[in-house]
Amino acid sequence: MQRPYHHGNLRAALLAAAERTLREQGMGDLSLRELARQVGVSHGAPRRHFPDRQALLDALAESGFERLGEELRAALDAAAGDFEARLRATATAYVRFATHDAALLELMFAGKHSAQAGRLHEAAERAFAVVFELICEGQRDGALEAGDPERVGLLLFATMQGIAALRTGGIVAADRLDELVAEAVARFLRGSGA
Amino acid sequence: MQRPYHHGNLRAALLAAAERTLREQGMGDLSLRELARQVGVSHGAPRRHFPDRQALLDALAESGFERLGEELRAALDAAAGDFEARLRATATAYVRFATHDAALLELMFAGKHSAQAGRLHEAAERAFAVVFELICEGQRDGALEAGDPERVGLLLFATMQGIAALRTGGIVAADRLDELVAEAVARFLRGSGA
DNA sequence: CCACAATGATGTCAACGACAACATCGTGGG
DNA sequence: CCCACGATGTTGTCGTTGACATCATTGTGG
Repeated sequence: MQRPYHHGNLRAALLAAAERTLREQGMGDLSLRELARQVGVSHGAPRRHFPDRQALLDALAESGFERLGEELRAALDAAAGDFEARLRATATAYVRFATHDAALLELMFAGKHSAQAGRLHEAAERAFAVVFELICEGQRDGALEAGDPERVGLLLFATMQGIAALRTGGIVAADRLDELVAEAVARFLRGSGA
Repeated sequence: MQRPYHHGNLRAALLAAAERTLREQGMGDLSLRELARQVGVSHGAPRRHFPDRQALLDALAESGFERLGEELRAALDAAAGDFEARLRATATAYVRFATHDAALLELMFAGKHSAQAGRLHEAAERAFAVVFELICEGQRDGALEAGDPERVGLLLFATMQGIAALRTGGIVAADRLDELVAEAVARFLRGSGA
């Protein structure tokens, strides 16, 4: 039996294939035509769902933020212990995502997004809402100094992003990541005593 | 008068044009043929100096590390004041480089370098030697806890890299960078008292 | 002074993104 | 019931790119 003329849910299939290729081969080797081949459609078909390559990348970034949000929330929900332990669990989850899907993360923060900045920004805010709440909790408990939670979050976020970059750049081995995250979090709290 | 058949120093001209294009348009729009056009040479000429595109990118990364090293050293040499002030000046210079040449920096740490990893790694070590010495000085002075200087440097480096990423991703405005660096450095030292 | 290495020019090929024209499917109004 | 139309997929084409092969020019050392 021939494959039906209509794929069924080509859009989702393309996004899935793209995410896999992105993880295994990086962004340079991501080609619309190759994705079409993998999914078994003609080279012109993706155009119905993504007017151009950038649209595909934007969609990838958006779905990436959704998954990131889920993973952060799951990590925090599963964490037990004091504030530092909960913060460390969340930070570790972020770094795991950032290193496991490095190319995708780069896409998410690429800034090169065409006119869709609105959707993406909302998706990003949803993803980081968990962390934001966690920081507010820390400030109430006195583990973190009071002040603009966004400001504190920025520095913490920057540190985690940087630790992930250490791995991506091949500067540290994967098995040192958890240790680095733990030290960074501990140090951060030590420098933030209320 | 026609341009002479031989360009004279095509390699350097290509690197210069590439660095400019990289800064103004990003890595996606960096094409060997376009560079050849800008320099006034045929599309096949660059091949004599860079066997493929990746070779050009590797060379760019290497020269980038050299310039980064110079800028870090210059910033540190020009800095006056106590250890924190000197560290802040160096960190600020790094973030300035990382945000002014974001695409180039991404290239430098891309990890995708073909077999030339050796040369690049040496260039990177030379560039960061200044920071390494500065950290050792801090440990002698007691401003930083004793311990593996590389370990301390990694966390500091990660934080600066992350702050630069905040700017690159459009999360913070350029005029907040210095302030963020200053706070990060201060916080780092507060969490590292010997 | 000339043969040769270094450097640049020209031509070609396959892959890609963008686009247009055409084909197929399913669904809802008449 | 059916068929017109919109949604979706196909095929063909164009311009650009990176890689490669072959040829042209230049300067230099034996």
